[in-house]
Amino acid sequence: MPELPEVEVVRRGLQNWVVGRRIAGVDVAHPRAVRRHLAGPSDFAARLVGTTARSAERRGKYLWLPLDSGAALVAHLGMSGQLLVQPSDTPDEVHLRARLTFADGGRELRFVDQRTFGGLAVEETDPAGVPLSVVHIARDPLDPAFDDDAFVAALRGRRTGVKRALLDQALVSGIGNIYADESLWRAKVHYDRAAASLRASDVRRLLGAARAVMTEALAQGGTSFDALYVNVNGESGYFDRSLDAYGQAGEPCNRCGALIVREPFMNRSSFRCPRCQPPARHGGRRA
DNA sequence: CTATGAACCTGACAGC
DNA sequence: TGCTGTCAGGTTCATA
Repeated sequence: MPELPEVEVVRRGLQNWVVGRRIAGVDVAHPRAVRRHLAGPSDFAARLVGTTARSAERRGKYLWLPLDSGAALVAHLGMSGQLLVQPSDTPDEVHLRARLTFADGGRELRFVDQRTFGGLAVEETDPAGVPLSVVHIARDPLDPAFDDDAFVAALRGRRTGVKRALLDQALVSGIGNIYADESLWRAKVHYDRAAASLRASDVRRLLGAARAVMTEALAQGGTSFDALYVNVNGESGYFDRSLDAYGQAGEPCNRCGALIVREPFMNRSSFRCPRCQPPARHGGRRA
């Protein structure tokens, strides 16, 4: 779920509430939450106790806290993960999977995850400080070091549909089903248009649209349809009110008035305006 | 390399 | 009330 804006909201919360505090205790309530930590829950806990996070980092949808031990606590929220900063007397959440307590006795950090697609792990980092499980993830469009020219060339070199390419976290990270559809709507591109058929100017327009929509969503605290996507204090963002395509099937297009349609795509859904984003006549995937 | 589909989970909702 | 089927913001692996 959470895509770049929602994960960035969480990162800022961690920066604010967790960085600089020494970890005193770790409780893993559900071993699946640390399945990526191959040495197991007790090793996971042992590598955290006594350490302090130096900062809160993010690349795409991955979060990590560089620790003063040299390792990093990596978190991925999957489809339903939350990181909550809670007073210790707050009753346990139904889907509480792990809890970190701190030496200062203040609020604890809880990993709550209904569907358990997310998880935590303590990992080594590469010389640049990037955790090993994140090294294969491309930079995201809001990263100052994102290389626009390289992205334009790489996307146009893909022999696949443009939305597939946008969702490939090894090509560009942070974009999921919501922001892919919103970016394509803004750029007036059909999701199945062959990536290789796009002009460089089309790709730049698409990239600009992705940046704009994610920046606007971030300013509104992210997109949240229910209580599943919240910041570390449990508050929802409200960008869902600003969506032009995603989830808008049957609603009039905010640009031309045609009714937005939903179509099956990659075992999920794509939303588009049939008039602004028509199927390409000869620019389709098979062209 | 690309393309599907399935798997991993729980819960909400629609329809009968 | 309860059953069945469908759907959900993601990632990864197996099979063509």
